Amino acid sequence: MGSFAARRSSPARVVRNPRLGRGFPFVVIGGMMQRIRTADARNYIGQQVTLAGWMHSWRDLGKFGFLVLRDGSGTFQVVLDDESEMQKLRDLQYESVLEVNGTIQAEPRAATGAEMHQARVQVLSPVSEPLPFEINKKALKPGLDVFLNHAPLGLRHLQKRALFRIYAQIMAGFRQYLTDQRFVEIQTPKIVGSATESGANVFCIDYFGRPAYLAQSPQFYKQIMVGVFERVFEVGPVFRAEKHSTGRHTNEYVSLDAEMGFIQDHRDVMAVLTGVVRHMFESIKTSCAAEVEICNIDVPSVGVEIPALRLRQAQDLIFTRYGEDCRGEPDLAPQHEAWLCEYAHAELGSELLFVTHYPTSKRPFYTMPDDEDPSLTKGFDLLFRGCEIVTGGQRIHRYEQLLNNALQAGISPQDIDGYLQAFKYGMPPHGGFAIGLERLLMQLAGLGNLREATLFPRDMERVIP
RNA sequence: GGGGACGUGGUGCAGUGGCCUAGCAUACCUCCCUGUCAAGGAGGAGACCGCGGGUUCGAAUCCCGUCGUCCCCGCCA
Repeated sequence: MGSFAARRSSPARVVRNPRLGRGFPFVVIGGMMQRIRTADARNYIGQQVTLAGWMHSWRDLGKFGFLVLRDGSGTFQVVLDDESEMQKLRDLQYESVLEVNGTIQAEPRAATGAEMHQARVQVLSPVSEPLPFEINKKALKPGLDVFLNHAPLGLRHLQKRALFRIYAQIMAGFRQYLTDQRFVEIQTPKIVGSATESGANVFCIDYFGRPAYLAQSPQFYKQIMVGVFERVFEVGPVFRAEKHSTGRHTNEYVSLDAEMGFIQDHRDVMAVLTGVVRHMFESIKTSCAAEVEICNIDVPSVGVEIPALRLRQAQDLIFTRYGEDCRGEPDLAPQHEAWLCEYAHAELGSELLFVTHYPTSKRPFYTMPDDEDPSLTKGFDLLFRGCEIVTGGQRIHRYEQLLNNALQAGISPQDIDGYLQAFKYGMPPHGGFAIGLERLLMQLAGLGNLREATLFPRDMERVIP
């Protein structure tokens, strides 16, 4: 520990490059120049610098060759014309980790307008095994199963990497917008003591000899925290033990949750959600323009209002427009959601569509019933390009009503004592929503399977890697 | 859990009773190439066609079983 501290405190000197100004410091540590990132390399023309990264590609043209080095920021071309330097690469497979030191030169023939010359190569981590599939080609070839079995490698593909950078930006945009709207970020437990809420199956774990469960939603906790902060949000995993096997379900996913107090009704929640989605999309356009291009994604613009239909209206519309009679059914089938979105896109100019007023029977016990028709709820779903990506609504805030609903749903008050406590001691009218992060990304990127929008998906058959 | 399809060199595909001594692309190995960037050219190695059984003179190909994967539905984010 002492030696580590000593190493950390060894003298470091920050040297500014006079030609580049304040934005591009060289950090010189112990006499060695720290590497620069490939994305910045073109700003160092005429300078001798060090780059480090993975051997993305290597074209050996005999007397000279082109090395494309990939690091976390991008790729950059290095020209090698020294026989002994080239020899260092000839025994290596792609993805070997290299450090190269050389001079950056302007070069119109290079993709970035610059490349490195007079490079000296140091092999940091050689790869001797040929790759199971190509990851330096424009498109990724393997099927989903093969890809997922090799996710640690496959995720390095530029398209995959771009996709998951957008995934990160969705989370960042969510946090940014809600923080600006005076929401407070919280983290609630994922190990919980009672299996609760809706019919969703929960994973049971052995908690020091007692049963405990993996949280299927932060719902109760975020509502409780409305009693503390009024407005809260959480980004975290949720677990569903359902034995579903479809392209739009996994057993662990990330939920973007928000909950807010002192609302008039569910429409206030929908308005905040609209703002969240609009901001997330705009922030992707501005912060991930290159990634959007690489993934060939069409990011929609969100208008002032997202159109909304009541479930009954939606079902009438399906009947008249598409001829299928699902009127009276308590929920929408996937095909119905696809039709509704097709309609909204064609007739309302929106790729997003709210569906509201689902029947009480299909919603959790804490959902606020509609004033005019108590068999319906002030709950909503948000559909995006044919798939449900958000569920939300107004919640019941009065203790007696909530208690009665719980009892009617067959839930023992003792099991949700902590939750009920918040209501016993006063909760404001409130509501919230939960966005399925991977669902959102899947629909945004036009992917055919939720697993493609998940870094390391967990489903019935897969818990590794 | 129900329905449908598919399993062929590392990867992605073609071949649906004998012309298959299993083909193509790419990756891999050897060589050529001073501008590659999905590089190009020449050559080479690599698969008993998921596994087990059956039908047949003959099976990658047909049948049964089994395992695996993908798609649709139920359910949901």
